[in-house]
Amino acid sequence: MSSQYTFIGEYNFVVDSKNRVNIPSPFRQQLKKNDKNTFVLTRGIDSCIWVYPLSEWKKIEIELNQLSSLSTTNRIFLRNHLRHARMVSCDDQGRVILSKQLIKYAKIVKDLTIIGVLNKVEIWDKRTLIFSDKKTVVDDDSYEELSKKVTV
Amino acid sequence: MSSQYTFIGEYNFVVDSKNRVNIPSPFRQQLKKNDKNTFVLTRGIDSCIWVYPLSEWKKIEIELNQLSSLSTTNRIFLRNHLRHARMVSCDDQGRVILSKQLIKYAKIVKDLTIIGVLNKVEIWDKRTLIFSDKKTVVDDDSYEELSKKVTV
DNA sequence: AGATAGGTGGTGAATTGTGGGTAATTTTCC
DNA sequence: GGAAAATTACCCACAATTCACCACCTATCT
Repeated sequence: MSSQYTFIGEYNFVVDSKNRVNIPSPFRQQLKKNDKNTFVLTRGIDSCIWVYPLSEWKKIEIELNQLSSLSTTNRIFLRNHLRHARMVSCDDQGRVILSKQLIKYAKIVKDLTIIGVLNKVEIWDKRTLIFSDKKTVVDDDSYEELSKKVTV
Repeated sequence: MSSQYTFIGEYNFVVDSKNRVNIPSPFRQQLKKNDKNTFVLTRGIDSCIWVYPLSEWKKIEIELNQLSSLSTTNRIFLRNHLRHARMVSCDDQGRVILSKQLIKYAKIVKDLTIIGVLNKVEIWDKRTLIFSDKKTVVDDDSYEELSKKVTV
């Protein structure tokens, strides 16, 4: 699915004593008016926090709404994905507040690395990301698989 | 079916001696005027209480009305979900009262975890949810299947 | 140097979660 | 039917947290 956002690049920030994190200014400048400086934060699949502009989150929500709660798998899936999500707004300085749960999940201490990944933004604990980098040497087969889908 | 509500996130609360439970403020703030601070509480399919804003419940009612009472499964399903349903309103502090049957069903003691699941809210006994978490390791195939349908 | 923009720290006011009291209402029981 | 008991509705209160700003520092550009 195509996104109206192009979040790219990497930025270093700190989280303050009130769990506030600055959203990189180049990302904020892209925000459409109807997103009203609002983001949805969720657990990433890796040890990071995913940040969606409201309109991008709405796209996901449409898909999630298709899942009937009569299916046990669906209920568990929805619960586990949504319970860690949170809707937040920027303050005048462009910061959002991270919930304690998300901070714990992403093992966030103080120094962060924030990465743009096209339609969403990833917030990493700096050290966790460095450590994660070493592990993520993707095997050749996976790349081969990807190459069938993506034309780089 | 799409919902006009986006209940997401997890909150910890307590139920007091009068069986009152606070609806998380972010959820209450979303309430439309025509829902008049009114919710419908029912037994969840798991050991929890489902909380629907009035207008969302009306949509469920429409669907339930489609079910033929000629089917035994349908009759039992309808009975079990409707007999414990109850319409309640918030007090000035944003709390609703839980019926004894629902408290018993959800094994509620004091500490609660409240989870937003898009169009409805789940009220769990904190310990019951933790216990449930351990059991609900959905097999990988089901998740794999889901991931093909949902782009998170 | 001055101006501007971006990042970080702090503060007072407002909100929120929780507890309690009392009067009205409903239910129970004889 | 009517009294007693339980439940509910509608208040007030208060501590803790959160929110909306303000202030300052730093780097960059003119």
